[in-house]
Amino acid sequence: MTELRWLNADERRAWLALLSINTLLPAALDTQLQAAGKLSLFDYNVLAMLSETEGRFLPMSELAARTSASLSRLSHVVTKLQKRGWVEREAHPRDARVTVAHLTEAGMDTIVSLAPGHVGAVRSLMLDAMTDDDVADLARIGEKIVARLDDDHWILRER
Amino acid sequence: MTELRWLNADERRAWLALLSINTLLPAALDTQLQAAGKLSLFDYNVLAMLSETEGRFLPMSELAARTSASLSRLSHVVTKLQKRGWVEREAHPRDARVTVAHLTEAGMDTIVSLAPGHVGAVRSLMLDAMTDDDVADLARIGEKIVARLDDDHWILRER
DNA sequence: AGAGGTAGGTTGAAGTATCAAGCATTTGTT
DNA sequence: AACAAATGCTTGATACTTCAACCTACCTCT
Repeated sequence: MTELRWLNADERRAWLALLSINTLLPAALDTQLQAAGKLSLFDYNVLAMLSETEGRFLPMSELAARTSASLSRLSHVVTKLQKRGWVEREAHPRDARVTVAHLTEAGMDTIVSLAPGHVGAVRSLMLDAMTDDDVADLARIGEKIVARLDDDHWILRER
Repeated sequence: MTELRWLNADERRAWLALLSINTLLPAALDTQLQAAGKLSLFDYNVLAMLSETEGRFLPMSELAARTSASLSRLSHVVTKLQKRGWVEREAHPRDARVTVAHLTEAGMDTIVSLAPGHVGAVRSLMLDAMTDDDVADLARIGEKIVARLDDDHWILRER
């Protein structure tokens, strides 16, 4: 009677599973991070992406790309993180249009202290359910889907 | 320097891909549905779940389970859908605590008219990127993850 | 050198989600 | 029969996301 009739059995299963994961996984990780440090999964990822780069800073637009967020969303969140002392905004030396987000020492300390619990949650909620082959399959298929959604997404550039 | 170092290569790829899909896919589907009928992916799913059941009605808690939502979120959304004339709230005949959400004719017409475009978007954004084997693998792995997140999730009950 | 276009980013308003609290009904216990 | 606990749901406040409008800086072309 609805769209789902127009998908075959596996397609329907794959689609419904992805939809459910999509709702449940971020919610569970949010809960863990909220309890551990009063921040959201998105907040955490912003800090994580900064912590991984040489110098711990990135232009807003690059940071937006690496967190799959709009510039607007990122701007609001950086304002919030700035108020907590975890991130600072700096001018770009060569292009005055660019704002550079810079992880502070306090921000680095925060993510270092949160990382073990967060990784533990990712493992126990998702990875522990899968065999090594499953993980490899999911990586391969997931990247195909990402490529379709955004053909030059940054995670594809690393390969 | 962050958590990601503690995941091996495939684990990191799988996790980052899922995270990106998680942000990009709903956003793309939201955009399509917003343009086609001024509703969100979640709104659409609420209508879709109702349209699939015999009689086109479900108790709020069952509907919440089938959309992976909290009762609170669902209650707010049903209020909104009710204002648009797509859903009605009715009393349960045997248990006065229960509210039954009922899809109206107008709601049914809405979803019937939106379904082709929505399914088309699901196909072009996700399924068309995958082989039949990929789809089967994703269904299998996805259901494993769902089972870990919620071991009696409704999508697992059908099997 | 100036005009028009593009890129990078911010802001405020409006809509949406989440959280905690609360209320009514039903079930279980004694 | 009465009371406590559990179930089903709603509501209001707070926090977050999105959208559209906007601003400034840079780039290109003439």
